[in-house]
Amino acid sequence: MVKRVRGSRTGRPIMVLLDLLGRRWVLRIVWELREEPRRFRELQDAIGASPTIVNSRLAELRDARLVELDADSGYRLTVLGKELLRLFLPLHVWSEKWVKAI
Amino acid sequence: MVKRVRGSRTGRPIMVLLDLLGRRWVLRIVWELREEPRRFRELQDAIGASPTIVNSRLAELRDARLVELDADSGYRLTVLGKELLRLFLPLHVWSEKWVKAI
DNA sequence: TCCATTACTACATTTTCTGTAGCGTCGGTC
DNA sequence: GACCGACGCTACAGAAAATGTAGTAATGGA
Repeated sequence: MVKRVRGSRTGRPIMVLLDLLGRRWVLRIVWELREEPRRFRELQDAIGASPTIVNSRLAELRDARLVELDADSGYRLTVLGKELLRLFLPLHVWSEKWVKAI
Repeated sequence: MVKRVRGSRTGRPIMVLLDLLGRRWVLRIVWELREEPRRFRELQDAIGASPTIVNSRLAELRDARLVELDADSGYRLTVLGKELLRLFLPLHVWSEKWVKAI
């Protein structure tokens, strides 16, 4: 299920993960889903990317079991996706400090 | 100093940060520098990217004050870079769990 | 002077992303 | 049962980014 992709030639979990998260829009999509589910177009408008790439990133995130589509509410984080997001939340605070330093 | 780039149209710190980290090879480079400094070519070989892109990503990371070049030892994380890395370390453990789930 | 090491650049080719238009399905409403 | 809007998603040409390979320029030691 884990695809042989891009930078992750070793197959080590951390590399596969960094490879996935390092793709354009992936972090941003996870971030946009942090509070509530979003519809495809809503998500697309929020991040400002083309539908083509939004769709392919969503497909990758669904493959990775981080995002799922609920027919009633839209795209949302899975349990795994929420765990990952929790690891990322400290970035929010840290980014404020970082911006002041640069 | 913060460039107007790609997805970060708002200029909100978290968006600027997610935009930077979401570029190909950036997370990987930070990860490769987690333990000790690395020479340009060493880094390039480790991640398997072209020198062109390694160089431009390093330039971005240096602009962002996350990485610096020490003539004696090579590229290394700055204090800010180490702080950021610390936020990322939990990913390592989590990625093992994640891979088992997919 | 020669050679190795270093960071880095040039550039043609390949891959990826964008922007825009539109498709197909489904659930109403008249 | 024909129309409409919302929905997820696809097609495709043009633009942008990354690759792969070769090479430049600076530095330091023999």
